[in-house]
Amino acid sequence: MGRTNDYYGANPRFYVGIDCIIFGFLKGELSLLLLKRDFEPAQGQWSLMGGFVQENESVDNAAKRVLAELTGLNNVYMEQVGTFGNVHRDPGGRVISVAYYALIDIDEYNRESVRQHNAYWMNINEVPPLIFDHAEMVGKARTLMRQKAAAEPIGFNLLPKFFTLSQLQNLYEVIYGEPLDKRNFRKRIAEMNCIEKTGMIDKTGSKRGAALYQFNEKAYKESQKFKL
Amino acid sequence: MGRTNDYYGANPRFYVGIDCIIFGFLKGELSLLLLKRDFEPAQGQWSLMGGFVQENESVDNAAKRVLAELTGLNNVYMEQVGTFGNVHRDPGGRVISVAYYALIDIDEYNRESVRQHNAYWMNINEVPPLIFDHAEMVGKARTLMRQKAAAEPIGFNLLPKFFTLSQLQNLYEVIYGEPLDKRNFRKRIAEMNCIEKTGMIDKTGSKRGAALYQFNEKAYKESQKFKL
DNA sequence: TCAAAAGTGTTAAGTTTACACCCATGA
DNA sequence: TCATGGGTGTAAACTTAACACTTTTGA
Repeated sequence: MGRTNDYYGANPRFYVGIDCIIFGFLKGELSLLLLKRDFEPAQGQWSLMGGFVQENESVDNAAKRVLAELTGLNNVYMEQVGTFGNVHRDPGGRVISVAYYALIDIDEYNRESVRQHNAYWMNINEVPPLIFDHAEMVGKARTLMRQKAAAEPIGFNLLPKFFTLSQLQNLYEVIYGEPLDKRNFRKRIAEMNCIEKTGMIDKTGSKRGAALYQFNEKAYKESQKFKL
Repeated sequence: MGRTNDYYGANPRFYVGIDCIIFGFLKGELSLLLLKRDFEPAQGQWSLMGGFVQENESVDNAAKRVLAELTGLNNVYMEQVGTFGNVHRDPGGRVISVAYYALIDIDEYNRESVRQHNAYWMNINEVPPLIFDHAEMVGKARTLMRQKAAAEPIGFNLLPKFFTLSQLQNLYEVIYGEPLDKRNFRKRIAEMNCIEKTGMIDKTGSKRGAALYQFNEKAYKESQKFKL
């Protein structure tokens, strides 16, 4: 089923871009997947992964497509950051761009695809200068992600399926940008009823071994029902 | 200075709409300014005030223009709510729409302009069915506004320049949707150093009369400096 | 004189933070 | 045997919530 009417012909139309702020948790640091552009415009400079909305897709689906194009991943946690629409934000033409952030499991993405796009993981505290208004997008994405992580358990999207509590704490420390108290952290985790011990032990991180946990989405949703 | 290049010619272009969720504080209730549409598409139905982004303006400025077109107001507090881009969200044609909410002082808007647009204030708890995805926009706007109001003093934008503490409390009660304790509320206000007594007395709301206060933006910004 | 809104502090409950030691194991 | 990360509870500090009466004045 195509377009049925067009009441709006007197108005101008615009390219609508997508820009992805792709978060990963790499070597104990929060990182972004950034492109060293080997194409125009702004060849040779750093940017976010981007693309354009197409006729037959929603803006949200365009964002998923653009993310999948770089990472090979589907079913990724994504949130809209906002729309950036200054007239001259992109010297290559008038583009209104919708930014999304994505949280991906660093173990899962397609390394070959990333290599082909000339993309690299950069520590979030050492991000190079970015083209256009991409630094502003990153800043806003980081703020939103932090707020969301404080309110809902979204951090798991950055971890492998099974993780230790130390890994989880380390992750939240880099998200908040400050150290957390181990006992207080574990107390809070225990109070949530969505993080369950698997019985498995991870021996790679310590001699003693640490219990592996997993996020139980169903239990989380159950527990939310009682919050009015 | 116009467009310099166009690297993006292979991509489709879209109408980019603006929709405004206009909050007002009317008769002690949080209200929305809604259009009873006397034009197509969806004539006869209720909708948000809308418009289209034009070539020579940023998306944010388009939102300001659309708001001013209905209310006659400039320099209004506005926040972007998000971008709504489902393929068939608008049966009148493919439109990607950016929603903004605005907080306006109910004493200040242009009544004649509102009348000409066939717009009416509706209690936020008695909003009629709205066209397209406008109800979703309203829901998201209300959530965002509540969150913002909890973090920053934005409520003043809904009040006249001078207001009593009872009016302010009433406002926050309708924003949060729950009653607040008078003494705790006033204690919190006193702790902020941005709400100052003017010396004037309002006698319209009570026999005894209530002190009129005003928001001091400068004092607010000063106090923010010390929050890291 | 009384109805109606304005104004004013204290205490209990709950939440958050600070803090230190033993355990298990591989090297 | 010892260095390394894993695992555990309690008390103080702080924040939030609950609560009731006096004041002023126009009708």
